[in-house]
Amino acid sequence: MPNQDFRANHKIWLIQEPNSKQAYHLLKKALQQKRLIQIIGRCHVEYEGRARSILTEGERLIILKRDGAILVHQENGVEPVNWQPPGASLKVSLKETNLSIYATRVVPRETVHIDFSKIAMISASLIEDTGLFSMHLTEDEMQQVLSANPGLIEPGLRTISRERQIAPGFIDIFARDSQERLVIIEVKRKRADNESVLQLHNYIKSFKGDETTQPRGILVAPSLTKGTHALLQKLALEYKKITPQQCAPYLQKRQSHMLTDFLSATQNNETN
Amino acid sequence: MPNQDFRANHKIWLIQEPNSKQAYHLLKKALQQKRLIQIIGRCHVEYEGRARSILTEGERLIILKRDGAILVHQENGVEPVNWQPPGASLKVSLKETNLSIYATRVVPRETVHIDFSKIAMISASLIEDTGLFSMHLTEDEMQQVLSANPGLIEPGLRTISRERQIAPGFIDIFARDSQERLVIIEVKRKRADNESVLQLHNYIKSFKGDETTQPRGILVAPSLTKGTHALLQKLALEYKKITPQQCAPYLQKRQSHMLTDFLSATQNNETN
DNA sequence: GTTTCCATTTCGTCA
DNA sequence: TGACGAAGTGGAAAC
Repeated sequence: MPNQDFRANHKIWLIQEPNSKQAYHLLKKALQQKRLIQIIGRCHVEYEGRARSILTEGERLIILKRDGAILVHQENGVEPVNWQPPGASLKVSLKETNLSIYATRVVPRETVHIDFSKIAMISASLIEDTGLFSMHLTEDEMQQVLSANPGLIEPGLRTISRERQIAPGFIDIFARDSQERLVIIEVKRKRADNESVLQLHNYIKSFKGDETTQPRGILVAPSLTKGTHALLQKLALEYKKITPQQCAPYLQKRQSHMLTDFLSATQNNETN
Repeated sequence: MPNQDFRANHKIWLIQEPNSKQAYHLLKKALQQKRLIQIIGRCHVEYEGRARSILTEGERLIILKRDGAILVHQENGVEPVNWQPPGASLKVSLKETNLSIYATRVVPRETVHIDFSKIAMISASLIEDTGLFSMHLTEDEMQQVLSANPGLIEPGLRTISRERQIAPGFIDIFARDSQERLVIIEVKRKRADNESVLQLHNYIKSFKGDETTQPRGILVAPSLTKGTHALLQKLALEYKKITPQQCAPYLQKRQSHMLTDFLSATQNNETN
């Protein structure tokens, strides 16, 4: 039976239609080796912790990762229906011929219990992943660019500091304009809403100590939601339209050539 | 070769170590049948859309769901490293002996491109899931309970309305106290922070029309973050500690018996 | 550990 | 379709 051959060095262990005992033993060994485990089977899932949920019986894909993360995926949607974050401790058991998995984490205390009535497939793989992941056009990158090139927001602007902690949170960019007036800048990488405006407003308000030198507030974002322009006006705040794509060319050339090529090859799609 | 037998009615199609052509053909047929597809293989992944990312070569688990959702999972973590939400349109192709998948969605325009150099396993399953999912102790449920039982917040309180739209947002619960004074209640199911307080404060302020009957503001939450109590005091707002678990017994008995049993069986764990 | 905030947030709901 | 807000949000960085 080749599909039950799970010698230690085999890359993939796999059993179709295993009975509970076979599945149990494969699972136990696979967890010891911290393999990536996939199970397709009928199961009932209960969660209790910050909230509670019940998923009645049906077939799903269950994934167990080497760091203890668990995912229960249904046939639709990008989000798991139930899960447990990395660090969960697993308890696998055979309950009256049923394979059962308890995944518990301590803070906050919560448990996912998966009870299988039938398993269609169980597999456990040793995967080798030394690849690198890099993400671009993030809000952090926008802030880097804009604090290094404040003239993009307004001529004559000079950066004082970035990510400055203030009363209720962090100011993205703290600057001074050509008239020596203080400027508080809130940067958003996507369409800004009323909440962003109120956040900026709160920062300005927390500077009310010396009323005479009330700082300006500038919201930097690629666009605004419906009523946001009105709210800005009402609160005497300003808006400067800047897209992440506009910032891309100013990114420090710390990336590899391949990455730089990729970015420049695609930065023409700015017509939004 | 039993593991290449993918007749239409077979529950699971599976090939280990397929060549690109075999994988391509299985994938094509599986997508037609909207099967749940799992691939373990070495791949390079690029994403471009709202942001951009590159994941250099390594082995991952790729999942294709029947609604077009795509997930690229690494061996750790609960979140996929790359993904595409439901509705993405797939283009599968053989590029110079490499299997390649483009997943594109239109709004916003974004694409995930997965390029495989080696596939360890590909499987496609017909899963049957008619189970029901129910979630409890949500914020919405807390609001239901508290607006139906305002006495839990304060004796003599009477609910006027729930989810009332006001200047910038919605008031969770609008009530009148035993002194006929208006009360605005903000409900949080988890630890409340300064932002929650400011939100409540803004609601109160937007009632400043008739200064004489300034409403009270009560923040309902299981706990408060560090400086939140001080901010409440400064803004003359009140706090009532209520946990989701305390609300559970008052939930309307719309649930099935099984669910009710589950809730009552576990509602003793309130000692937090 | 707690706090804070971003996220390709996703997902639901409602206008 | 856009806007708004909750989520068992997860994840990272700072303290």
